[in-house]
Amino acid sequence: MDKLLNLKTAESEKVSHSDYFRIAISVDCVIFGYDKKELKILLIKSDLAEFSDLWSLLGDLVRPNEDLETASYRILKERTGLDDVYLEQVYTFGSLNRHPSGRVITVAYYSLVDINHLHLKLTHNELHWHRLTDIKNLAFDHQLILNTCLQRIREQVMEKPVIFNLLPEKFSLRELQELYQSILGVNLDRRNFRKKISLKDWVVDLDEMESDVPHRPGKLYKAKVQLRKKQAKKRLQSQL
Amino acid sequence: MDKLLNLKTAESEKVSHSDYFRIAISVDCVIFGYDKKELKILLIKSDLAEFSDLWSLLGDLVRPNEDLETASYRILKERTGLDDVYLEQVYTFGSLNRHPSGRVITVAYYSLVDINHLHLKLTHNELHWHRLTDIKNLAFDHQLILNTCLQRIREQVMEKPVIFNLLPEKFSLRELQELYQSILGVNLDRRNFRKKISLKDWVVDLDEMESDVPHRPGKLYKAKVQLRKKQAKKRLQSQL
DNA sequence: TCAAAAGTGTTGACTTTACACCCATGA
DNA sequence: TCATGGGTGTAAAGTCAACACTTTTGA
Repeated sequence: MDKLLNLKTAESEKVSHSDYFRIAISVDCVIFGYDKKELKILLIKSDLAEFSDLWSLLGDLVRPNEDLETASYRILKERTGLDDVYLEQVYTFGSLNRHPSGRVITVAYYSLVDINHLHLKLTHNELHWHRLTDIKNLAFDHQLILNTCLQRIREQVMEKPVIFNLLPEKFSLRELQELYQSILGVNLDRRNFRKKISLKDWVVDLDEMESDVPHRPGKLYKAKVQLRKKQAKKRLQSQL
Repeated sequence: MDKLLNLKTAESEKVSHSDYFRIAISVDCVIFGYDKKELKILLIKSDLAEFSDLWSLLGDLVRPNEDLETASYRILKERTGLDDVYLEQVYTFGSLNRHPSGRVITVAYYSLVDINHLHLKLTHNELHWHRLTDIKNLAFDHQLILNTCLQRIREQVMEKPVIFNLLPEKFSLRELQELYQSILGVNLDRRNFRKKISLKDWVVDLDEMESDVPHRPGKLYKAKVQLRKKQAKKRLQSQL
């Protein structure tokens, strides 16, 4: 932002650089959910003729008076009705021809939601959960964005207690382990998994039992801390 | 990018959303160097009256016909004369009031350069290397950007062989260890450090010795692989 | 001969992995 | 009574941290 050599005021900058205000900026959200033992992604039918019949991530242009996180939360709220979700910026994609309408740079966020706790009143317009394994050939560069976010989650899921955002409030260790397995794509040893989780001190024993399972019920737990909207903001600011 | 419900062409999109092309986008580069056993950052005197006498990162608006990486390389080339450096995107900052000239969203990159290999013909305009420990009160939100990039480097420096971009082609293990120490801010045990480096298989023994040191000379090494411009691009694309 | 750093292995602590049996429940 | 998963511990392997002495060179 500091290319010119003579000293200028902010006001003169605004005028002299008006040429550059020809790039649009959007956010795209990779919204992860978990249901029927599978990781799911929320996708919408592309509304661009160029990509008709292709699915795409949920996104929108950033409005001049909202910041990037606000835009992401707005999209999540509009689409899922949720406004207290975990959201994290991952990467910004700015290739020249990534969008057929013109120059659009997009900031990718991933989001983790409890798929059964939200009521998509919105199944009428073409918004659906897709199994990760079924997804291919998304619109725009959304496959690349999805892969980048997936990789980020895999890196973070053992480091930070974010995974609980995908589960209902009460869950068994089996459910938690199955979720880890579907994110990481590996099988985990049950005893070692439980040992590791209890060392991390992320969950609280609720002294309740599963019901409606066709086998011996397991104990129910809840997350000790939930990383959500407000906490995520605090984390970033504390780097100052 | 998919908010409207009726099907549109790319062309109609471009027109109907023209309101949104009022946000400018920039890149800011946190350029790290290493000299005299200290980590250094390349800063320039801010050219905005609002921030007169404050230092800022090197950055510029992204041009409509260049992608984000191209813009970052352009800045590096203009300022340092180097065009084969390591560069990595870190985070995008978009707060409403981060820039006094108006709405500017900036994509932060960090870069690692060999401070002694480049000839800053440019010391005339106010461009200088600053010791990390001396930096305070930068222009804009550049302190936050710097801290975010520093944290990213600290996470990556034991994971990927990027650190060699800060050193001359030939270096001793003592120099490498001192560099790690100044990045991580800790002291490392010499024997354990050498063990770890040799396990990582990142360096090649050159069968040469240091000269001009006032003590027993050590062996010289070079990096086995250099992560640079082309490799960095390949890495990202391979995620598809 | 002194100062400064090079070079080099071992031990104990800790972490990670592999692995098997009995138990509680619902069908 | 059977099928399904719940719940639990130990031993071996691997990784990490702490630590000291002899050697080489230049001043």
